[in-house]
Amino acid sequence: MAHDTILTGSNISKVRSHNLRAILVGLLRYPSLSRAALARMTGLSNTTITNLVAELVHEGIVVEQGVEEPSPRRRVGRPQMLLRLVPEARYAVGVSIGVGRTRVALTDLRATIVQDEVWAHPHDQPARQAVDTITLRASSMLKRLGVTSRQLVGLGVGASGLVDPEMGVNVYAPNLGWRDVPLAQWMAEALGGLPVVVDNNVRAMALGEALFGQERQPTALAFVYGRIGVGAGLVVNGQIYRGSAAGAGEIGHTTVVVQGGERCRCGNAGCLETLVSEPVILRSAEQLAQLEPQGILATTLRCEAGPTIERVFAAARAGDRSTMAMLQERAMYLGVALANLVNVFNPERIVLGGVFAQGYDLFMPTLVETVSHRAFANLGEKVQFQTPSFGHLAGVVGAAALALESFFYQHPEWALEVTR
Amino acid sequence: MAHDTILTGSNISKVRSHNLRAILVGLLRYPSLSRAALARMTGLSNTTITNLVAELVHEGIVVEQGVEEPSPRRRVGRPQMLLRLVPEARYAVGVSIGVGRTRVALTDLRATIVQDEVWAHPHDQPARQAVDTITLRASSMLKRLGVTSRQLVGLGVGASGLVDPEMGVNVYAPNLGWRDVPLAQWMAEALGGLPVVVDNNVRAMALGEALFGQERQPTALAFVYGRIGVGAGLVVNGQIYRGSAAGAGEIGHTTVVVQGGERCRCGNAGCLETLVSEPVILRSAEQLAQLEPQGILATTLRCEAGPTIERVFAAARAGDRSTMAMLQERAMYLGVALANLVNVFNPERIVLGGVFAQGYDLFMPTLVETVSHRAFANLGEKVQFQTPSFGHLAGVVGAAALALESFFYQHPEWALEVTR
DNA sequence: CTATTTTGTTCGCTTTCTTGATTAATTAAT
DNA sequence: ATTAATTAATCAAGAAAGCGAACAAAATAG
Repeated sequence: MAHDTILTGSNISKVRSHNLRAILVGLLRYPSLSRAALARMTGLSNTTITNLVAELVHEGIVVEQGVEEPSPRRRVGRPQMLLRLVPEARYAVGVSIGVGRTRVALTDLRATIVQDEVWAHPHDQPARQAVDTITLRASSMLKRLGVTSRQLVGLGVGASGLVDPEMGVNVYAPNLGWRDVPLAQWMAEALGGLPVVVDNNVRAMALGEALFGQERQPTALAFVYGRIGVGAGLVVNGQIYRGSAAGAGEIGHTTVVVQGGERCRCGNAGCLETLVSEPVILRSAEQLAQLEPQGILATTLRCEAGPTIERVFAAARAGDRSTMAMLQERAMYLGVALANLVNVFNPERIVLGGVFAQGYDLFMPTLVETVSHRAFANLGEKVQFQTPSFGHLAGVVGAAALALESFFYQHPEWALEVTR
Repeated sequence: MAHDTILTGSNISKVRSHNLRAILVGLLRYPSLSRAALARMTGLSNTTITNLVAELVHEGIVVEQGVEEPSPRRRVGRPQMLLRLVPEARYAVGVSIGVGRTRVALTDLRATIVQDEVWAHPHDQPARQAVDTITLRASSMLKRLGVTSRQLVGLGVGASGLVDPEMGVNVYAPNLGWRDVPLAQWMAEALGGLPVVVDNNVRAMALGEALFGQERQPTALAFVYGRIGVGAGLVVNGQIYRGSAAGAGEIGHTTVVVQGGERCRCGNAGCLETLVSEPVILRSAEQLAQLEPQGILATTLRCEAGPTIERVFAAARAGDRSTMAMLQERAMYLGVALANLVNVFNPERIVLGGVFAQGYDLFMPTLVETVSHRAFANLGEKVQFQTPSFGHLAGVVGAAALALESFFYQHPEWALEVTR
């Protein structure tokens, strides 16, 4: 039965919270709206909108912005009093736990980062210690900024590996060396019972992009992230789609080469991960550099600074033919996998993060061509590609989005209700 | 904006319909429930349940079945009065428009078929004529059975090809030779304004299986249908998932052979359809039969009666090695595609319909092995395979399910409201 | 300066669910 | 056999929410 929304009864107070959320989401999507516009949008009466808005204004979440500018469109009648969401009325904390890095950020209601900090952590740091560092840094950041628990909607955690969001447990994270870490419980305890939402980091990124990205909200979005492995977070109608066993979006193990592919760490052969992840690209690049010790690639790898992967991309951009060809081949394989993703999931947009964002310009031509060619009919041409709206902050913003999502969309009893 | 459920305001009367639906869905899923059990399940008060049930009883949709049997579990207290859905209180019409066949059926509220009829239609029959035949036959069936429009919840149509459910239009059906046929409008006009829901036939089958199949309701289900082409219908939480451009589940065009595959009618090469559809299997079988004119396959094809594809399967069952090997190879390719489906969509169950159901026993061993081997981690082992609960009636039952779904789950103003 | 239009508010009404008391029907214990 | 305990279902009173109608506010059009 799980928590079947259809079997759960409704009542008047739920109607009220739903309507409050409708108003808030409307004000989240549009920069400003009048009460009349809200009434038209929601189908509620003017009376109801007046009453609910009064409460939101009282809470400081909404503010009257002043009267509408006179415009040629509006002809007669009393001008609208425009309402605006006050982003800094509440805050969310986002925590992104990556492979060697942890990042914590405070964001406002629009998921705009107020402050953030990053630090490296040792590769085999015990989970408990990592969590203690996080909670310590988070609470000192909150104290420093003078954010009280009353102003916080919650804390979201995006962690790599297999995560159980119901339990708030990081079930298995090989890259971190963790197993069954009760992240939500530990963090909530350390932070005085703050609501904590935990999910996989790529899924969090996908949610952040879908809800708070620059483009309009998509009906279906895939956030494809490549680094050590390759995975996708899927969002449908503003909600994370996890599949029946939290396995949705595991495209890193799409079989791209049916016969005689390279062995993958998952046990199979010919997986996408064996063809396009960061380590694999680096390995190929090294081989190419050895073949041409005086080539652009080899010299760039020797002389330039910065992350190795960036140097490989730089060499391709500088005109190294063999590197370019190697990357185009990778892009073709990624394209085959994404065409399959398109045929199954049919997203409106695909966001490419991680290495794919770093080498976006290099991958795109071949990728777009492969996808529009291999996907069914014109599905491949309809899908839009983009880089993450929040760049390398996609992780924390996504994590914060987990908390913001339950504030705006899910949670029936939120901060507002407490005060009444 | 489309029809964003979050932006739509709610009110008390919607609460009431929601609660009525919660009760109905509960009674749909369990053979019988007491008022007290319904109260616990929905979280509503006993009083509310009493009132709402009274209405449903008054409408004849629910009936008191008698007092609970004394059991060791129940110890003290007044025994529960068990309530039961009356399936024959309302009916739905399902229309399945296949390649050379149309089937119409009347079902009750549990999607059990009361009566059905099939007929063949000429391959290039004009759409208008086909629709006229359908509505004529449907209304004469209704008249014959004495079903009034008051007792009907609606009519569902499952049609092959690309369908726009919002508009009720069959946009493009190459197998039928149709383009932009306004099925919903034509049928509603001919049937006195009966609510008509139109969708793709495989999606309808998936819905029928998910809502009314023998197994418990899955969180995510894929119905894979193979005949001329191969496609999948996806259902998530009891709702059809269509993707952003109605392209979700087009697995027939999964690229299985990356380099040098056979050309597909979609323009690409190496698509799943070029490897496992009915025509392709028949073609391979003919080639095998020519190689061994005295083999089991060749003689079976010559002598036996029935559809050719069945004779191919019969030959394999009778021990024809080369046919068996050929089918196993097909199963392997299907397995690769389904493993990718599992990695992206992660369904709880995969239902195999069409040719895959006919040759289920022959495909399964290789298929299961390939999927559990190639899908990520243990995702492939977790997924359950099955044949359609409604066999060759999956099409009509699914079509009826389209109408029943809007009765049970969607439609805010349903037959009930009219009488109050 | 008046009519018109659109926005926003106040008041009384209707609808629905809930709480708490009450009745009903059974088992367990004295 | 009688009483207490327990669970199921109903009744009566009350609370909460949204709605429609009337009204006030603030602009334009003529």
